[in-house]
Amino acid sequence: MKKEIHIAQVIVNNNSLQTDKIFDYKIPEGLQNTLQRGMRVIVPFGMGNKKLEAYIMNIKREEKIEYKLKELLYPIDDEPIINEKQIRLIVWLKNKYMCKYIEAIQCVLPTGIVNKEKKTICLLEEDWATKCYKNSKNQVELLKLLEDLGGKATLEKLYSRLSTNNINNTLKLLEEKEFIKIDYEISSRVKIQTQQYVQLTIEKKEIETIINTLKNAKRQREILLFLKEHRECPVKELLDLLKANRASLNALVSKGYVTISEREYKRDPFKNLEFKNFPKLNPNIEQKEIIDEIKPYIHKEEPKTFLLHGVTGSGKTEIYLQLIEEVLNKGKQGIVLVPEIALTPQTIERFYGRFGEGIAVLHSNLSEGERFDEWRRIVEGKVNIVVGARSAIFAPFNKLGMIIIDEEHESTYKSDHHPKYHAAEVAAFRSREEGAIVVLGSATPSLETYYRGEKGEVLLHTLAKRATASTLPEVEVIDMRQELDHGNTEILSEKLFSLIKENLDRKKQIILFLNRRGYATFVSCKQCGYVVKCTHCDITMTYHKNMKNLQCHYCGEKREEPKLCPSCGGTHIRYNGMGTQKIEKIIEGYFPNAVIGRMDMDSTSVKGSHQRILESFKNGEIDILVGTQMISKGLDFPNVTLVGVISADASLNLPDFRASEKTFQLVTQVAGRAGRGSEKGKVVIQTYNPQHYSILAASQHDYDSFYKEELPIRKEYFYPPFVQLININFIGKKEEEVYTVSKKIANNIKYILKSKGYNKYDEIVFGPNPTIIAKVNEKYRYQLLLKDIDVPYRFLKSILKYLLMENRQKFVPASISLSIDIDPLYTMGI
DNA sequence: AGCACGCCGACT
DNA sequence: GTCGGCGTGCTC
Repeated sequence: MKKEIHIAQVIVNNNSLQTDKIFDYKIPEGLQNTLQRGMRVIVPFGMGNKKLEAYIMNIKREEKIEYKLKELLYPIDDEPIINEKQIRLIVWLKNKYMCKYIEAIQCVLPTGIVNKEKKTICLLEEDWATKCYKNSKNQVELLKLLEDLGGKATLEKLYSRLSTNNINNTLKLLEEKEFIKIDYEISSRVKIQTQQYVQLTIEKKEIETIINTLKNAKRQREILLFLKEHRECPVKELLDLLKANRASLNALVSKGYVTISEREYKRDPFKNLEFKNFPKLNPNIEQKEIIDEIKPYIHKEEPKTFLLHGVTGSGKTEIYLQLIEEVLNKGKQGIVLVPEIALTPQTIERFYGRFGEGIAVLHSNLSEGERFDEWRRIVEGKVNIVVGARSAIFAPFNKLGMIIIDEEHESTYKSDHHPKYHAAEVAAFRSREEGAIVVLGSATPSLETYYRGEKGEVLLHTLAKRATASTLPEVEVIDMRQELDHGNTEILSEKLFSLIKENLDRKKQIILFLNRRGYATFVSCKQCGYVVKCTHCDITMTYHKNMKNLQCHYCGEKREEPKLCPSCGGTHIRYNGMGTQKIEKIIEGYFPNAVIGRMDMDSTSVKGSHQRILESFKNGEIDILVGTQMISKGLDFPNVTLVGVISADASLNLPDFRASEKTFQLVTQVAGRAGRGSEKGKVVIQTYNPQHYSILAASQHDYDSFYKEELPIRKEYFYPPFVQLININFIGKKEEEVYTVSKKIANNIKYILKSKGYNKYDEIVFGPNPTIIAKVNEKYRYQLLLKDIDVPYRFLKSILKYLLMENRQKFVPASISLSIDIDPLYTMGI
């Protein structure tokens, strides 16, 4: 038998497009029997033979090789950390989302497992001072520094102590003279997270007297008072919460009233949960029918997707639980995805309450160590159910039987960094590969999913009744145009104002909702409600204040700022741009005695502040809660009897094809927050578009009629589910360059399409246009939007692969970075 | 991404 | 001979 050469085909852990390919390494004789696919090894890479971590994707044997091959060095793992299914998943992710191998690998592995190399420099020549040229200033400086650092230092360390940013030449010269030696070391990135805590060192009784001594130190008094209540608190949270300065705290430390200690920071995901037993319920007829219909598919082990379409409270969770039970009985495993772990402790509580042990939780709030621990438990087979957010879809189960995606329509299931995967897409892939079923649940399914349901690709089940007795709230749509006619130019309609007053008087709680995120402003007429739209795109035009014009961000059409309403000739042109902060101020003015809380991205940036606001709302400390879409999800407060949607138009008029769908979902979800207790709730929706189908349908809790209105529009204007979209962002510091490069790419794509006989290239390629926030962090962004109109989707993608992946250096300068979004949820960043 | 290599201009 | 800057091209 001929002697064969064993070759490992690896992906190196180097986050660069140019190294994003398979590299072949010879396997040393001693390792030929131990190395397997999915193991990590250290390879010598590049001219300097820098040691890099690499992942074995494949092992092959060849009799001879006609190209140069290096030998890999040594393995990191003694068994594969990536299994065969995951390798297939990695390849699929790369092809589907056009990402790098390493990015796909990072999806499948918990963060922190990936090691990083370090370059260390050792001093060899102790007598360097006499042997060195007098005038080589840099060399002397470096050697001196190295000596000061004990003759050994990492490259990072050297740079941190030097002012220059390039010592490579100097190092090279010194290495040639054998004054120094350069080593590469791999260091594992295991770090214990610590957090600073403040603690009181004095008795509570003493506080009052001490406070009197702090006459001029308002913040210090506040801190002490806060600590009197809470005893201890993480430093960062305390300062953020009280808007206090570190100096105030330091003053207290130096006076000896408080101490600060460093503690290992490990968040216990179950800290605040009560694990009451959650007994199995008898399903009602509706639930039973659905369970009985899905169960056989669990046993058939064939890929199948189901959609449970039912309002909140219609008993979806019980169906999930009973299906999971069936999966467990069969010896299989299940993944349960929820849109945001922070908002859905109930879900976890229920799964724990029903199944007890054998549950893991995966989400981004876990510390690296914790995440790693949970991941290990799954790999070791100690866990049968994983509950988690988006990334939990990659749970390394071996006997996957079912994937549940609750609130399927939520945009949190779409990843916002590369690869920009959608959890439901990954679920579908795993379902096909591993013979698992997928169960999607939503009261307001995404249009795409419902469409697939109609076509039979997804098995659709509707839960019409509410499982509990509470009834859906009464919804009233207020026409803000009429308010104007009556002379009310305020932000609140008379109706909503009087209802707030009445509910406050009755000591009931109120939620006011305004979805204002992003910077999109639109232009409308106060008298007739007309909104300026692009003639080609059915998309609202965006007001650019600096240029004083209107632009369509889809096709780039520009228009003069209108002086008069193009529809009715009125003079009350409105530049819309109301946000939650402004609302808060206004409401404060109206109701000075009410306690108002605000919940949006700004007020919840601190960890835990989310819960804190909700907690005080729950305890009745807040009368009116003002918030963005954050308050639309899953909150259950029985004392809330009034929900006001300040302006349903904010999301309706966003320049995005999904604006109507988003509005429908939001209004429906928000409306569901009212009347969850014994008293029937009331919902008021303020709008300038009272006749708009998404608002009408939402006010009647009527998904079907929304769907029937929206679908033809998607068809007519070529949007999903009728076409597939690809969104490419070009990002760079010089606007001119970003534009010309993206323009060049657009022309290249069109040229290739044209040459292959696809003549709708002008409809396939949109742009380049500036993105809705055209400048972020001093960088300009332009986007290209592609639609697969009369062209095979695969071909369109192969063009992009050619231009932007395989030959990117030729077409895109290094100064411009790219972001490719396959099947973007939003094209305009809602 | 690193890193080397080549080329240039400047300073000593 | 030394030093720093910058563009280009390669990594099995």
